[in-house]
Amino acid sequence: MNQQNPQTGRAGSDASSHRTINIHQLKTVCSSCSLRELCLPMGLSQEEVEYLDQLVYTRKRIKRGENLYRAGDPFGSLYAVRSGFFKSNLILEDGRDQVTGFHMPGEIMGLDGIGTDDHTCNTTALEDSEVCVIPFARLEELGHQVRNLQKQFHKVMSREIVRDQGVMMLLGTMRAEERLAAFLLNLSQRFNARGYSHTEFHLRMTREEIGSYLGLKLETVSRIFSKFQEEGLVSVQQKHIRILDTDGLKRMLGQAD
Amino acid sequence: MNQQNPQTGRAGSDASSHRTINIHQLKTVCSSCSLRELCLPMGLSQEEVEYLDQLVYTRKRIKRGENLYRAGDPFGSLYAVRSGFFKSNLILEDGRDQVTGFHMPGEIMGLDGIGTDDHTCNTTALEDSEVCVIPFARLEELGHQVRNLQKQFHKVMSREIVRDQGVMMLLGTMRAEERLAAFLLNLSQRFNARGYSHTEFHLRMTREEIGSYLGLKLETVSRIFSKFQEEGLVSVQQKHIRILDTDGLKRMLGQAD
DNA sequence: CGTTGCGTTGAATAAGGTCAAATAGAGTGG
DNA sequence: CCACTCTATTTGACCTTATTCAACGCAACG
Repeated sequence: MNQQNPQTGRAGSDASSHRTINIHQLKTVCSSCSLRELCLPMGLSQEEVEYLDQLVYTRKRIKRGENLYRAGDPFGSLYAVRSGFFKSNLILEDGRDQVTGFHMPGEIMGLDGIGTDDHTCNTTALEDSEVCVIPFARLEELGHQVRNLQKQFHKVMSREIVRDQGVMMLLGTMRAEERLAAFLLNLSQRFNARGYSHTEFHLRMTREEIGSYLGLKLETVSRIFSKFQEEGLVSVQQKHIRILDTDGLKRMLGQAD
Repeated sequence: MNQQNPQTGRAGSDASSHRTINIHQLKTVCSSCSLRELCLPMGLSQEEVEYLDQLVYTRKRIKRGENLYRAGDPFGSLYAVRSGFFKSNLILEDGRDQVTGFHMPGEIMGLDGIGTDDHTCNTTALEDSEVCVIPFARLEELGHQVRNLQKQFHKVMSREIVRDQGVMMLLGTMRAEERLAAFLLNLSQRFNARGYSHTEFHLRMTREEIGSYLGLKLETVSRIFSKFQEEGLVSVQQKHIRILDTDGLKRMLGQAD
């Protein structure tokens, strides 16, 4: 399909019209990617990462609102967020819908598809985004040659399991305020790890999507944002969030009840 | 106690001074294990499974109430349930506790530990049980030689992710009755896959553990069992469950609200 | 045969959900 | 640039669901 080089068959007419991406691609192989320490290559040696460069050569732009894949699509690749922001959600036969995760740069998407060779959730860009395509068969292949890559991949999957269990904990035991506090702290920490401010950021998702993820209704999310604001914990202006009292938010979590 | 063999002190057994278990072990290598099609070897060829036999040679008995591992324990092995029944749970600093899963024969436990080299949850036997110990370093090693084992292992991890996302869905969008109906149907289906009755079984866990898993209080679980019984969906006597109307339970799930 | 842990049931309460209305922004087309 | 539209958000009033608190029953066990 979308080869790494632009349709070589075409004459000059739209050679460039098609995208300058090639050049861009050269700059963004794993070995020189700024997300290297957050993404699949985490912990690999320079030499090992260079192997990865052969594997991850296709990138794909997804516009805001578009799906990267849908439940039921055949699984072929994993995707690393290169830039932008995604959500994943599940839809039940009866129409119920639950956001199962938000994904930011460096995070791997599509792990759900390995088990059945079909994706089991939908993944949608919440802003114009770009992903690195990791053909899974080739990842397994390469893992075979680069032992540390194999190990690293296992760790990525395991961490995803642990993350999901954390969400189960949140949904199973926490009250609405605690859930939202935990959510904000989690975002804060992840932005921080990517070199962004951990006290001030832009929410890419709607109140409804936050609510869906946290098992709450959008009105409840809105009310709690207002409450946190009254209490001086955060400042909220639509999607712009400023955390004023990180410790205060943390304290919300500590109290079993 | 119910050790299948007396302690190794027995004379003459020096060569196999190591335990009469050996005999037992021979009978229960993966290649001749009745759980073969449910467990890690699923889908592997006879020859491939025989490789696994070199790997999985230790088994371990865990008595009811004992932990297989605890959060924070160093991770070294995965465990396949050979017989019995387990639960996993997470405990937050503030004491909150959530059951994150129940495990029955053929299921793999310990995947949470790969990411950090420490277990992140506790896993406890709910009845006297036995597990097959799968040293993880050797599994990675062997996966390197037996490609299909590698693939199979990846599928196991991926399915665990999908399972967890199903639980997120349950906790995030379902009402109490739906949660319990889904829980019963899930158990039913898993018992069925193992050759047990799918309409009649024994719950190994308490109402509190069910509630913890489903994000409900034990009283709520109890009330809903009573309600289901009144409605003729199930017959409940303490931990003994008989499902009288599977379709009725399924119908509970279909209705978005 | 009392103790202990687990399960059931009832009544009161609180946390979130539902419904409805008002407001605020972002994007669009004139 | 402005009016208009559409969607997201906020807020209030009321309602439903599950929790809390408390009492009691049951079965297993020493």
